[in-house]
Amino acid sequence: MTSRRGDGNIQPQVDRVAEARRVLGSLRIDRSSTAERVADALRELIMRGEMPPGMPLREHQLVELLDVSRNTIREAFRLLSRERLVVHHLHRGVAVRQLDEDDIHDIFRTRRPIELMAIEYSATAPRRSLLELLALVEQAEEAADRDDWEHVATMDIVFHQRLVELIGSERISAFFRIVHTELRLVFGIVERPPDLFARFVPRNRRLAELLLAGERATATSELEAYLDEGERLLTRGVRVLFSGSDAVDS
Amino acid sequence: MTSRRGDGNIQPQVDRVAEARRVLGSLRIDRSSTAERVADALRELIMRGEMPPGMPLREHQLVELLDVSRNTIREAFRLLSRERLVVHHLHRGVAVRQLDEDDIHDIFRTRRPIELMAIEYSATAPRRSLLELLALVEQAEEAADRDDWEHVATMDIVFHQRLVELIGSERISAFFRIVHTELRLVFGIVERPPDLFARFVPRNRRLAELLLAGERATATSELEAYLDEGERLLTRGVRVLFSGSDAVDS
DNA sequence: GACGGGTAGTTTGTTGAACAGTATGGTACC
DNA sequence: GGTACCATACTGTTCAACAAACTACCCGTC
Repeated sequence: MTSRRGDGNIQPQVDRVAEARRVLGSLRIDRSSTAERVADALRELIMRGEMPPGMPLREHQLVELLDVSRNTIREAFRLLSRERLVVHHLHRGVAVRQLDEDDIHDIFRTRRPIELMAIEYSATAPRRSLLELLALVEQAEEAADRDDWEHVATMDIVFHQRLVELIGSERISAFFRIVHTELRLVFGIVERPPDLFARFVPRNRRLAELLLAGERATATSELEAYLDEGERLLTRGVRVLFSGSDAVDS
Repeated sequence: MTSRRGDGNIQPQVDRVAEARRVLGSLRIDRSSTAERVADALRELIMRGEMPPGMPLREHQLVELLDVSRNTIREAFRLLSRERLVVHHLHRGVAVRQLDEDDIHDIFRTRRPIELMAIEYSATAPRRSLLELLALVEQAEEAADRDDWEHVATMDIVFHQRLVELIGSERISAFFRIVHTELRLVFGIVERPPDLFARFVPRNRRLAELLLAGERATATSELEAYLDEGERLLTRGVRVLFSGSDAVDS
């Protein structure tokens, strides 16, 4: 790390590396397999709600549609089922994941203990992380002002993802990314009033402020209220939806 | 659900169903794909430590060894990578997962908040579940008496799995099964004195007894001591191991 | 001797075709 | 109404082939 040349030429090696990093940093080469890109495309469709839950994904159909081989499609299916976006039944193929009331209950039963514990961990988190939470809330508020509920929903999820990341466990964070993806699936399905997510924004603001103030006991009850309300609203949302459709699971 | 025949022939339908269930209940038909069975076989080998961490799994080699097609092997690889037993690198294939010191640290950073929260949830858990924890400890003690350290390790993991299941979240339970599998991977690698797991047994006993007594504050500190000791011992175990080998990740 | 370049061999990624086995829906029959 | 049979659609699995990427090795150059 020390310069081995004359004074007129300080750290040429490091300079060149830094230069290269600066120039090449922007360009990003696609290093993904076809199966991954197929999975990306399908993920996009599923998350946007273009493919209704329960809809079977036929291999042959996708082969013609995407112009890739059957094996590649099947590999993409495996990737998606790892994220629980589709379910796989032997000899019956895969279908878009369909969450029922029990799933929502379990999702919140998952969020509750972990997010509550994240509040405890906020005690030792760097102040910068807590300020970032507040910044996310402000982004959500701006989005709400211009009626961009899609973005409000995204910010809500990112907020709680960041909250969980305060724990500092890479595994828990990755696990929560999947749980939050499932939650997004529900968002896409649910019959929702446009202000569904608007109700969460002020709660998140209060939560962020309480964490910054170090008032974790109050933050805990605020979070519990948030989760209770969220579960209630979403459960009601899917309940009006499940009138004549059947569930697919595993 | 009601009998539609005469009185001499009460609920013949139900009787026949019950009879059939009794007779057929014992026999279990193999409803798994070839890929799953291949994955099972490989999982067994990996968990038993037969395949050292970092060892590359060549498709062609396994095709000849197991007499299945390459595609099926690849499908099995996907299943295993979902459980994080192998890692997959594009164009480089898969290799047996190799955990380093950071992984162990992260595993315990994962266990700590969730298991601590499980203690809180033990307050509302049925007494039967807590008694089952105690029964598991007794099994471990018996195994320790006959120097069956393999089984002691298993019982330790099952104990903590059951503890986490007190939370009642199917997703958290499934997540922890994977984390515990990773932990087993470490067990298989680590240079361990035979009494490594023996030290955990009395701790687990105390833990179970404290939970039954409802003394959760004390149980919390007991669990923290257990986790601190576990992390310390395992970290030391892998540290003596990593002298000249290289890590594979992602 | 370190470095870069070419080259051959190995391994993976992907395709396409084929066949067997399983689910599904319908129709005829009792 | 229930059962058996049949045709169809789709999945699970195998096999052969080729392109692309990685690895290792040799070789000449500085």
